[in-house]
Amino acid sequence: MSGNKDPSHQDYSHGNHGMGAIRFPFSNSPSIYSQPPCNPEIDQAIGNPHGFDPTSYMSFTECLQASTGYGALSKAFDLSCSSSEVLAPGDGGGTANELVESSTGHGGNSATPNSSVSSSSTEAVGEEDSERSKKGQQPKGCDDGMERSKKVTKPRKKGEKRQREPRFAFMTKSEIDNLEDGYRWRKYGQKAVKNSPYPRSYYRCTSQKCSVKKRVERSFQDPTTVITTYEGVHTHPSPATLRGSAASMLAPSILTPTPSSVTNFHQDLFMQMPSTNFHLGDASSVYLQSLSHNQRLQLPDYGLLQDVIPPFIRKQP
DNA sequence: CGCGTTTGACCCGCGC
DNA sequence: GCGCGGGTCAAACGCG
Repeated sequence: MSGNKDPSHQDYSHGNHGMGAIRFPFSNSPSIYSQPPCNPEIDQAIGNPHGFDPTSYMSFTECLQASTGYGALSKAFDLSCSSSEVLAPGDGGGTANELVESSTGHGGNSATPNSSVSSSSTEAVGEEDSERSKKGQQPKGCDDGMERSKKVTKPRKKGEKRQREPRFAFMTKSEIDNLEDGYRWRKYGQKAVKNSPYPRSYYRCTSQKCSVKKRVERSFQDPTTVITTYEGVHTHPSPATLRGSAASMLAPSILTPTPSSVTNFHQDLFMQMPSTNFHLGDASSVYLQSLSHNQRLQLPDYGLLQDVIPPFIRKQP
């Protein structure tokens, strides 16, 4: 069941080179997060009822290549993720869970407010590493009888809660699920999503030492919207960068993700789309009214954000 | 042949 | 304790 490809869930696989112009700005469709407890506020915010300037969107490639860095990007967002505040929990409680995954653990992340880039993210990376070593190290073919049924018996440490990497998610208007971001991803799973006709795909960065994962799913409310959730921080430059693609333009920022470079990078990123309804979901999303009333930015809040978002864009609701 | 996807089973956390 | 749902594993398979 979960296996069947949805018509909408095309086989984009690794290539998707031809990912067309993905509209970053969210159009007027109700891009609701597909998870059960939807946060009405998020819906609202994403909704962009006023539409957007159709001329003002950049291709996702541009943007993502620009961002190469999910490493950098997420790094920045990690920080904000670690912030404990969540956008209006409201009654749903769960509030767009995916977008809102604080990952660092419920309530455990009081520390690390918005200060340094290194702190929370590096920590998280370490955890991920250990987690990986727990499972990943398995010699590929469990030498014994390869019965699928008994195979997946992994001694996972009990009592130790699975630590999740900081995540950040964003929604994009795209027909393609797997958005090109300069990194190579290997799909390792697909699951049907409850309450959604669209499956969720799980990808892992193919780089050996890199444990970044991403989940891609399509909003069932608005099938044109793809929700991508990144987990972790890339420990390596983007292959695209190495190939000297357009992404290389930002390579310096990515390769040396110092707080300042990240900041600069983000500034660039956002500055490039001053009139875009760029949206980034996150645990601590905050909605920013930007230049004009109908342009809305949803960005992770706190910490870096403050550095990232040019002051003139920032504006408290 | 290498790499990536597919896919069903398993593990784990959480809510009831 | 049980069931559900999310997340992961890895053999099988497909493709270049």
